[in-house]
This record gives sequence, C-alpha cells and structure tokens, in this order.
Amino acid sequence: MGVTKTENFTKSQNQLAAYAKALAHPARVAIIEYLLKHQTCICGDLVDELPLAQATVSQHLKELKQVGIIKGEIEGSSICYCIDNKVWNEAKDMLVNLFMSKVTKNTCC
Amino acid sequence: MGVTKTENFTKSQNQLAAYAKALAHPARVAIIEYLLKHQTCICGDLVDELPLAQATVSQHLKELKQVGIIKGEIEGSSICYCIDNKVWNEAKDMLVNLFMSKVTKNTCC
DNA sequence: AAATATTATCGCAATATTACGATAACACAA
DNA sequence: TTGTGTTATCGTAATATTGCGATAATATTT
Repeated sequence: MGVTKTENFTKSQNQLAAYAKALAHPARVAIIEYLLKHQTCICGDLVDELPLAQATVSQHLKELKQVGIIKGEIEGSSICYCIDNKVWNEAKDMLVNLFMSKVTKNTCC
Repeated sequence: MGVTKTENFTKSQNQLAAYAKALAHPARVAIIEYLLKHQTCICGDLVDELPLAQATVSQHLKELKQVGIIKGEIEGSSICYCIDNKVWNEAKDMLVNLFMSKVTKNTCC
C-alpha cells in the first residue's frame, strides 16, 4: 500500500480500511461470492472457477486469510476454505455503521 | 493495482471492488467520516484535519472523486466537497447486499 | 496589477500489488 | 517407496500506490 502512515490514524480507521482492502480486488470479491453461494466451504474449485493461475488464487486466499475473513482447514489432501463468521460480522458491522450514518442532504453541492 | 485482469470478472465484481478500494486506505476512511459527520460539506479543513501534506490529501480526494463517492463544487476561492448521495447509496446497496447474503453456519471449518 | 490564499498537478522515491512459472511441501494411493 | 494430486511459497517482471516538495492554476483581496 505504498508508504502509508497508518500510525497517524485510529485503530478503527485502519481496521475498516483493512477490511475494505480485502474486497478491493475483483478476484477476491469473486472468491467471497463463491464462498457465500456455496454455503458449504470448498477447496481448489476456486482455481477452476477463477480466470487466474493457481499461484495467484493462492495469493488472494492468503490475503483474505490474513485479514481473517476466511479460514482454511485441511481436508484430506486438499484444503477447505470458508467464511469466518465472527470476522465477517465485524466487517459487516463496521461497514454498515459507516454507510448508515449518512442521513439526508448536504447544505451545498 | 498491479496488472489486474479486470476484463475476466463481471462488471458488478469490478464495481464492488472499486468502491471497496476507495475505502481501502485509512486517510480516505477519515475523509469520508469527516464528510459524514459535518453533514454540510467542507473544503480544505481536511488538510488541517489529516496528518498528511496538502498534496497527499488532494490526491486522496481525487481518488474518491474518480470513483464518484464524493463531489466538489467551487465555493469562492476554495472548493466544497461532499458525499454524492446517489453513488454513496449504490455503494451501500452493493456492500450490504454482499454482507447480508451470509445466512448461517458452514458445513465444515 | 500585484500579492495572497486555496487547490491541483508534476516529478520523484519508496514501497506494495498483481500475476505467473517453477518448485517445494504435504497427504494419499499404488 | 514411488508416484499423483493439491496447495503454498519463491523469484521476478510489470504496474500501482503512497507521500511529499515544488510549482502551476485559479480566485479573491489589496
């Protein structure tokens, strides 16, 4: 993210930005949508599903895992990914909270 | 954003990612929060408010303007920024829609 | 017109992201 | 053990982001 001065912003602002960043790439949006659709978790079907190389998909999964939105579990020789409800709800709450605070009109513009 | 293969994803996925990206930096979150708090729009109070140089603030404003979330209007010798309700609501709808589709538990993990 | 105030843009350096092939690491099967 | 399938990691190239000083552009004031 370049040379971001994270220390000058609040924890909440940084956390919200981190969640937003997790969704800031169409491939990761696609991954999340897939995981939401197939309530049940899946594995490397994502590699077939997405128009990206296996290494790239793995990298996107890593980012989502790092921010906590998804988690993986070993399932035989493959790995089963799914949404982490706790983190997912926290992200939802932070975003919904931000968006809901907009009431009506501006005084100018 | 690196060498993103945007053309291989849906319009909706790219649009959602673009909105998320707008919020993917604490400075831009801070700008949005400020604009939401001061229902009325403001100008370069943001430069005083944020721990960043004027040029940097201007750059973040430009990004928010490009995605459409905010808009600016000339107000004398300064510029008045505010949230664009139409775009803001569209972003809200897309994000809320994504987050609300998560129902209950996973079958594994 | 000249000075001042406000915002945008340019140019640059440092760092991060995206993508992929190659390869490692691991579990399971033959 | 030797393969086979699955996922992670490494290394690298291309591009994007972040930040800031310097400067341009514009409007207002003197």
